Amino acid sequence: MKEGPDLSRIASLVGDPARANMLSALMSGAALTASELALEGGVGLPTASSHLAKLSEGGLVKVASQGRHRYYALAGSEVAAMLEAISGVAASVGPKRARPGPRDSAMREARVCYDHLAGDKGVALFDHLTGKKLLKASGQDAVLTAKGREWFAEFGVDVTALEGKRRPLCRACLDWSVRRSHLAGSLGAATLEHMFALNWARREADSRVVRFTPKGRTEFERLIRA
Amino acid sequence: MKEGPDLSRIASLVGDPARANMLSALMSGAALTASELALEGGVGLPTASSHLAKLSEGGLVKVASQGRHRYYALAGSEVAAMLEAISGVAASVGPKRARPGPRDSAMREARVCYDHLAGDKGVALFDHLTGKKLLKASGQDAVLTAKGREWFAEFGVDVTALEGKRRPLCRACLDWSVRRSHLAGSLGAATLEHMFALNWARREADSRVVRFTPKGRTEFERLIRA
DNA sequence: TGCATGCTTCGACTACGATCAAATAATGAT
DNA sequence: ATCATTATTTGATCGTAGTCGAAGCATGCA
Repeated sequence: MKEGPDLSRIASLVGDPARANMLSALMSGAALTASELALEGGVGLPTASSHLAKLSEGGLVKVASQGRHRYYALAGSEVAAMLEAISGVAASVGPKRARPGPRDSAMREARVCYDHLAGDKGVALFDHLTGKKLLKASGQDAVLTAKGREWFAEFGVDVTALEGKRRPLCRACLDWSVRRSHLAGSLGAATLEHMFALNWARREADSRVVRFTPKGRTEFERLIRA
Repeated sequence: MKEGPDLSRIASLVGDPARANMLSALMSGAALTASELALEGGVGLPTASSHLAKLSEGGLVKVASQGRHRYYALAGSEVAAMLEAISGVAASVGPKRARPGPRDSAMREARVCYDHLAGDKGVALFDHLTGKKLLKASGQDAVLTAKGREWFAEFGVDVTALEGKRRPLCRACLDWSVRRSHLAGSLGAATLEHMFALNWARREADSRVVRFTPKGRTEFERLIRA
């Protein structure tokens, strides 16, 4: 006993409903204020503040003070990946959470995971990339092939610009709804951003749901069929 | 709020130190009795029993009654993967858990993860497989190439026999110490088993540590250099 | 049948953590 | 300056979950 890292310390942080809801909200990638998170968590401001202090102390979120606001965000994509992993188990062994509402099916189709695209659409893109040998994935790591660079250039994402950053270009992130991988990392983020810019899709207010426009839907299909 | 599966339900199960220790112990892949787990958890028998009931209720472990013993085991490799993911975060943001003892470095080199090989050695094997195009991995999924089948046949693992089972042949499992993937699934299990049979390594008592023999070490090196 | 072993259930105790109201601090707007 | 907004701190309350001793069930063995 007492081998390896301390699981319970981290898990118990996620184990409180209020904190779990806050973290879920932060999975959208956005940085939220303490009062917004209080709302998400369904608790009062003092309580939320106390929770956020714990999450921060525990290293799951990071905070940035801006004026009289304090913006909280997930500490990193690792934390996001862990939350997705837990979601996966929760979804598979869970008590079949009521009936899957329309919100739920929209979430399954396309949603934001931290800052990149998840859900069916995210997985479909990832599959296309690996299938066409544009991306070579091994576990959580992934590297872009020469053909892949061209593909993204044509799509309109400047890969070279992304490589300068500290953040890894490509990562594979496990999807809780589909149980397969989708593209994460700075490239994943840039791709989603570009889709927004192209007006292929937009974020639904106060939700992780990504709603595709009719045009976006056809264009996306073409993109991953080609 | 209240989108997606119920994170906190699962996380709070892992969030108790006694339960976390039990689950850690079960990461060795072995099925343990309630009394053994009570020991691992550092609690009395009644307490352990109550914890195990919760874990079972929550779907994280499964139980098999055999005579007057009740054997508990992880419910599946998904649960194991989740635990590794949490371990990863705990290790990276954790309070730098004292000094890494000798036990710890042995764990990092080679250990059992559920029923397959993890640690440096596990990752090295996985890297070799993907590098030589013996295995094509995309996220958590992985498929063996034709060349890969030959490779395993030569090594001494009967791949076709494994394919009959319900369990997926190849999976990629994220390693908490190295933060990269290693080979899971029935093939991963069979591979580790065969290494034990070849006397390349043996399990350390009451631990997840896998101790390589001198012969095993050289043979393993040759295997992944070739 | 009787006894030992392995585990679970019951009951009672305890402690920790979640919660909020009220007070305090920090910043922005007027 | 003064007030409004946003957030943290303090202090007190309350529930719940973890804990174990003792009793209750099973199963296996003699």
